[in-house]
Amino acid sequence: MYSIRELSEIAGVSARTLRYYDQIGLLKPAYTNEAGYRFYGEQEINMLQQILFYRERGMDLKSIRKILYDEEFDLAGALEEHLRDLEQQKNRIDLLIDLVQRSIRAMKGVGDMRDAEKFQAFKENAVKQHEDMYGAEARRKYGDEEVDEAQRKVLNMTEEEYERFENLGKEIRERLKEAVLADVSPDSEEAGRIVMLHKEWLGMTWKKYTEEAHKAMANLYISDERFQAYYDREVPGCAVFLEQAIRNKVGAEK
Amino acid sequence: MYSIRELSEIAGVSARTLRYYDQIGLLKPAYTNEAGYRFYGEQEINMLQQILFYRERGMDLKSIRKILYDEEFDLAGALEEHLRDLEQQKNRIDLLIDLVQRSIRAMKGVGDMRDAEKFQAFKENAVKQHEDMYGAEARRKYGDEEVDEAQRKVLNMTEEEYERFENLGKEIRERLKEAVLADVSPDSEEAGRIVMLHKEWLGMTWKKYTEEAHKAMANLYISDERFQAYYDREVPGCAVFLEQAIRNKVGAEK
DNA sequence: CTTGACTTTGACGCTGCGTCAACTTATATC
DNA sequence: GATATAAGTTGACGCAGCGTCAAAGTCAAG
Repeated sequence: MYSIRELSEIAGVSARTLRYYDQIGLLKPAYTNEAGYRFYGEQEINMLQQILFYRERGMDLKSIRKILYDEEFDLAGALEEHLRDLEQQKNRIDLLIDLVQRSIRAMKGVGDMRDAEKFQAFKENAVKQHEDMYGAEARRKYGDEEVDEAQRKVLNMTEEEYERFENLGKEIRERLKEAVLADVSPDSEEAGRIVMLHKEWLGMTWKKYTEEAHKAMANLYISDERFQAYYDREVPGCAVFLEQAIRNKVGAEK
Repeated sequence: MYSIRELSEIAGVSARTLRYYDQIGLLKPAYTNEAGYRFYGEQEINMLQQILFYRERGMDLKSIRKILYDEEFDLAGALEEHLRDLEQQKNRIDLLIDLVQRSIRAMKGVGDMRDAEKFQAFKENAVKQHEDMYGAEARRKYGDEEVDEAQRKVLNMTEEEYERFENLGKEIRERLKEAVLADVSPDSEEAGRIVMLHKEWLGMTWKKYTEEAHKAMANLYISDERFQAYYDREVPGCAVFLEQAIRNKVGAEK
């Protein structure tokens, strides 16, 4: 029989820990004195070793109790679930590391760090908004990898690059509107130039440009109401015009 | 001016969170009503965005407060420190994942999982004890990588392998004692056989066997009192005998 | 003046113990 | 048997970052 201090020294845990384990019903002493003193036997040492075995693997005490006391408990299943949990934690940390590294890079060489901070936050906001609006659709169509990569590209842009990206988008919409209002043909030279701008604009976020993807994107503009609404907001017909122009130009280049 | 609910909706956090931030002095409202109602302005929105910016990167609120309120605070330094912290967390998780994966593998195909569990714990104990005793010395001499690899090798042993490993060690010590008691020469055939056993024994944990390392190990036996004590515990002279035998045999093989 | 929507403070809960504090017991010494 | 000391006991608070009641006060609208 071992006193609480003896067991704590054998197992390398504090007496407080043993009392706590008693309290939550994880490890009861073999018996208690009439004065309330706790005494542990060999069995309890074994139990404690098992507890520590799982604790070292990062399991919470509630799960450990289930493993050790629920008869016929699915041990293998519990371990695999715990493994998945750990991998999620790891993914989360990897994400944080990525974010912090990017922030450090972005703030280096920039005069005002607070400025860089705000710019970062701004880009993140833009990406998040975009994700909320088109994320599901894009992921279904191009896959998670492509979309994640595109987002990474945006997040890594410098202020100059981002400004160019925004201006490009604006210029496309402007020239589209003018073309549609002037009733220009989607086969015209101006339409071709707009398509080239659009291609450049896409290239700033896509991992790699392909004609297929470009045409698929164009198709989205007329088939998905949210995309269509985006281009037709001020002048109706822009989405259709852009789609035709892309279909002509990108098909003809071949 | 925004009420607490308005700000919480703008920023996507709960009102409770805002009250908590007020309480810990992280974000005070622009002013409070005579009734205690909190009201926030544009400045506070900005502040909150900054807070959330760092919170998303996994920083604790205390650090964030320092960053935002301590004038001339070393922002870059804080970010890099945080990065190191995250990397440590990642290392810890990687270690846990490794442990759990090994446990899952070890328990698969074994009849009694509790048995496998105990065996794992047993090996871990052995490795830990060894680390406590010789770890620092070994790491200085062979480097962390080698030692870690050796430990991994032991931890991955099956029960049969581990038994063989233990028996080999015991046999070496037994035959050493007999040889020394019988006053056999370190040049003798029996000494040679012991050296071969010792080589096999080392091979079970070392990443790769080299004669240099073998001789260095032998040298440890006579130069380090803890190693010497290990072999001389029952019959004095065993450590010296083994060292000489290894020096002869390993040198002569060339 | 009443209703209903908001807001306030206060307090417990969660995780796994560390760390007092105030007391009671066991053990060794004289 | 008295006493000093070591070891044990049961609370209870603290930590981080809020979620989640509860009880009570406040505001704008009708």
